[in-house]
Amino acid sequence: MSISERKKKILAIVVEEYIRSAEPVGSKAIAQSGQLKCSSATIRNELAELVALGYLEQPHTSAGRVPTPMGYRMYVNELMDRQRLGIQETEELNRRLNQKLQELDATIGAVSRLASQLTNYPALALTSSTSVTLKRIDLIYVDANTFIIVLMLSGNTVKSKLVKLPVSVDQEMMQRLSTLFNASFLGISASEMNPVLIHATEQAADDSLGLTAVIAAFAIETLTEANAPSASVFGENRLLNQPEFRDPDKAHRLMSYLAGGGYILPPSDTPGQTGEVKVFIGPENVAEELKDSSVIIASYDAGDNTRGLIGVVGPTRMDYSAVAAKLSVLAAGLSRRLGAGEAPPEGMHNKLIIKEPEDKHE
Amino acid sequence: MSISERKKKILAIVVEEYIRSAEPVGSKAIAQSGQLKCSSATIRNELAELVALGYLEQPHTSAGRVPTPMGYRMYVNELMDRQRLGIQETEELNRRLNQKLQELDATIGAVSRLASQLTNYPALALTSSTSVTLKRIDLIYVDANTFIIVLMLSGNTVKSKLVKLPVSVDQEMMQRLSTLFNASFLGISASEMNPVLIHATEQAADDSLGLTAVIAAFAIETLTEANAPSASVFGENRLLNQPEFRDPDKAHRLMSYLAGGGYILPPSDTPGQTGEVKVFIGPENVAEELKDSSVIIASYDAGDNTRGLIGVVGPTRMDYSAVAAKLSVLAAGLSRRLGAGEAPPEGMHNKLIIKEPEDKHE
DNA sequence: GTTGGCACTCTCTTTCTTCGAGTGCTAATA
DNA sequence: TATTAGCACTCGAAGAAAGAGAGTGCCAAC
Repeated sequence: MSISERKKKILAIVVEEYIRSAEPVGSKAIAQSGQLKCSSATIRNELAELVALGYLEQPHTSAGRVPTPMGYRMYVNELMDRQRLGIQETEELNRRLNQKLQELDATIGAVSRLASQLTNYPALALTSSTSVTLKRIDLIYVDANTFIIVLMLSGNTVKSKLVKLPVSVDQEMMQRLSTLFNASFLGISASEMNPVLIHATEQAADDSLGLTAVIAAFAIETLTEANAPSASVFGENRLLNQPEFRDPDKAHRLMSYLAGGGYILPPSDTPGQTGEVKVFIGPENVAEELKDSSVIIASYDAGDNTRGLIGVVGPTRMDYSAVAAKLSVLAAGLSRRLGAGEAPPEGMHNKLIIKEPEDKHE
Repeated sequence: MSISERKKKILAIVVEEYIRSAEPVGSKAIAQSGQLKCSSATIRNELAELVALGYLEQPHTSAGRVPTPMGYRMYVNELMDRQRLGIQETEELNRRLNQKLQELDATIGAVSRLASQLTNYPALALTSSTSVTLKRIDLIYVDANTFIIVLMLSGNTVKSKLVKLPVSVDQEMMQRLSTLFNASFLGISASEMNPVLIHATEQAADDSLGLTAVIAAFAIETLTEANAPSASVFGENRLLNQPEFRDPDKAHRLMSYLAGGGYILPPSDTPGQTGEVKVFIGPENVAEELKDSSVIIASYDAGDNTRGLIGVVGPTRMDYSAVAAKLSVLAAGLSRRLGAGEAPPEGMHNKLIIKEPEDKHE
């Protein structure tokens, strides 16, 4: 069922005005906005119909109108003009991105912090569960009681750890272990590094000191950690800027939910390609705590077939357009730097595809 | 100037009752608490004097009394019974600590998170500015375009990074560089790794590819980062539990201050020995944003002459006794695991020394 | 020095009133 | 038929007034 152009126009004005002011929008204000050439009375009629259709609602009888989640959805899908950042802004953003990029872990933290700063909403960084494996193991002999384990993972990240032992080892033993590990432990998952394999390696290395176990434990732990979906959140406090979170209890609920880190995407909503931005409005979110908030998520290529997500949480009255644009650029920038190889074509970083979640019942 | 025992007793009751209830404490309530055998009228007289002395104040004429910062200070210094955690509780805490300990960086994050959980206040982890130097540099050759830099720092932490080059290098060159770096770059500070030294090394290594610069840059960056005092905060949202932060603006102010990460200790307040807990009450804090909050900080030995701090922030109406006890145990546990060597004597972990900040004017 | 008694003060809560924005409806108009 | 002007009505927000209650300070008695 489609609605008239004028209704769409009015809906867009209501949404934008409400996003700006956080106050219910009245017919008069719409008429005065000068974007329509009809009187407030006409607009009142239209508004009444938009309410009947479910796009708007009234907090109470004699208040202005406020968009419903369905209204926002319509706005996001069809009405809003996809903002593109100006060249200047894009460059500024990329510049800030450049400063931050060192190592994957630190990066995603830094980027979500950046996202939060830019949008003035709490931001979350998610890495979806992946299958990182070992690419290489090195053991560096420091002294008789000390060595360093260096693991290179398939994501091209490197993890290292210093190990101090109560017993002494010699370099030759380390050499042997290193060779064995590189032979047996590469390319397999953490769960495949089972006691049997470890024991076999131990035997083969003639290791009576338990080094094998130490190294394997570190490998398993590192892989498990790298594979686990992780979430980090920054800028929770920015929620308190929003009038809808002036109630400390409400704010607290959402903030602890976010701090808990268990953000779940609506089912079957695997993130799409880089630059694509998904918007989850209010009840579209699965988590109870998010039912009256919105989440905007962009996906980026973290290299090695891994995708990362970076998102922003806010009230349903969010500046979807601006946030989506910013996230899109951030994600593109991240992809370009972390991604597998093929640099996206120039200009791509500013493209913006907005998808709605798959299951949009409700 | 000393005050009578009874006044002290009353002050203690007021503080504790206020900590518990967050409401001004009246004379009647004190009398009824049964800890004193005199009437409310007598207590009223005493209260009036305590107000005159500056230990208590009245929000308004006909309200109960509330401790002033000076009152809290007196309480912390002399009145409160130093809580000791029960054996059971201590063990529980240590158990949780055990799970968390992997690597220094991750650890302090995890521990401050733990501190926040245990105390239900926001927690901060600080590493004071130290002078970490390089202890060792290794270069691992991966393939012609790729190598790994492994730095071992004086704190016995290890940092590594994968470097991809647009040009190819050979193993022999890496060997040469590695030797040179280990000869010239160990034990010096980041600022001493100046262009002159780098250039000299570059020359000596006959490096026309700029590898030297890359490695040096990573070394400098790593050291700078390791040396910089860093702060991380967890559980900001717990502030919203506290009635004194029901005002979202107030909460927001403090939370953004904390998120900013620039927590500064009162001047000359270098943290003391492990197990020692310092309490900064309201205006004793230097930061404007903390003038009506309290900070409790424990210091731990992070190994290699480095001290770390772990602290908790809350309203002045804080459960000093309980928080101090918990932090003390946490700090002791951390020291035991990270610290240089000499394990603290058994039982030490439960000892609690509370120091006031040096400059206590105001 | 301690106690009971009592008038007083001040905030918090509740209730009531007022104000105004915005609506829905009707009748007139293009 | 769509639009517009006009107007009575509704409902929340904000302010004022009144009442309740907790706690005090002080006085006189013990």
